[in-house]
Amino acid sequence: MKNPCDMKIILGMSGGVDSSVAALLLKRQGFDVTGVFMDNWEESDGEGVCTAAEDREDVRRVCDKIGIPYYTVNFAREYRERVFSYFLAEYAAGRTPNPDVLCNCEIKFKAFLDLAMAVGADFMATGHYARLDLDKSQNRVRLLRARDANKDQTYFLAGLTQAQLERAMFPVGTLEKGEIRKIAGEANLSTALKKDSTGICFIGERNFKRFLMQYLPAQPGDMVTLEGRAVGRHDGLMYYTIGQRRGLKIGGIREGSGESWFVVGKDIKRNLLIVQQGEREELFSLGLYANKINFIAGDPPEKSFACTAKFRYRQADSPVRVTVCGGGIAVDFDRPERAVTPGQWVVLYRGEECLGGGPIDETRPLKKIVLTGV
RNA sequence: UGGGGUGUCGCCAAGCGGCUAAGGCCCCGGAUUUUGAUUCCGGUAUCCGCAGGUUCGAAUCCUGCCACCCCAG
Repeated sequence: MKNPCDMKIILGMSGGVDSSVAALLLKRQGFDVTGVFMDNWEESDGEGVCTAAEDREDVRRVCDKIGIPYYTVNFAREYRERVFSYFLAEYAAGRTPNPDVLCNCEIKFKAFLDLAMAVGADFMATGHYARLDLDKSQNRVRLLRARDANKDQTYFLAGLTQAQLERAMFPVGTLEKGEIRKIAGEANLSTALKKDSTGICFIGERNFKRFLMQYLPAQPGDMVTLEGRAVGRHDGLMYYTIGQRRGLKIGGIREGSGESWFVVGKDIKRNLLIVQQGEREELFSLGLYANKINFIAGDPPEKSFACTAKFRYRQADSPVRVTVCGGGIAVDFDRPERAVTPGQWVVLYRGEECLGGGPIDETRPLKKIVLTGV
């Protein structure tokens, strides 16, 4: 084992508190830390608030304060080619992709990791809320949930492999968000009180629909009920996701129940958005199929096993049974699940350990959607 | 231009002579959130198709007009 001061660590810094504190912690532990800001999106319109420049400035301030070198790298081309193109293709196919999972697989833990290794780093680090555990008996790394269950980000890391995790460090994974802010405050880091960022990583917080419209032209059509009654118009199927309520602009209708309307399906062929008043059986499913699954350990624990799963980020875990078939899995839910959506990831957990996951391809509905009268 | 019915917030919809005109949906604002989804808070008609009248007092009663719907022609 090398001395910490001989261990070179390249830390991905976003300009937020978490990676700022990660830098501070690594520095205090004596590592040879370098902060790197990733500039992965190039504004094509002047519309979105360009927070990237501010974020980079925050990285600079924090690194100066801590006394570590910092650099900026640009992976815009890689992001566009490996993440954004997939993102658009998925939307065009009527699915709801999760670009941030892919961003971790392709950019932060591939392009960035490769760069770190190329400059002679021993490890790369990020400000993700997650923990790693070396299982010596099996000689493998386990990905564990963050100590702060509320901020856990293992969902976004479920696509990573042993080769990637072996070289990763998550310095803030053992801390609570409150502690992070406290540490940042005590160290006088400029990001101590900075609001947590939301939105798609790199693309940031902006009018999502308008953003998508720049790349996928609107194709308006009808919103219909299961009985084929037209109750509104949609701007294009790609702007909606299963289970969505807001933005449908459907008020009360005669003989209606007075409940809210939800998206329950899409008829791509006829360009129809299928909606339903209230949350009924059609919104729930009993299972799903994911054709491409990544098991962090390299292999599934068994051919068939019980565990828990999330179908969207920040959902509570649901008990499920998994059956491996080929490179994919069939998942059976113990209880019907609401709005399980193709394109989103199913991520499996066993206790604290994240086993892996993959994009959802198909669901097994509680009640099949049959359009009549159209 | 015979008969009947209806007109209350963007949409449904309570109210049928007396507190500052329910409620739901949509919408807007905020909280939560590295997927603008979900969820959670908060906000939104001084005014009831229009104009008169009756009354201490009307969205609620009366008269006229206008609009829409249905039946009959």
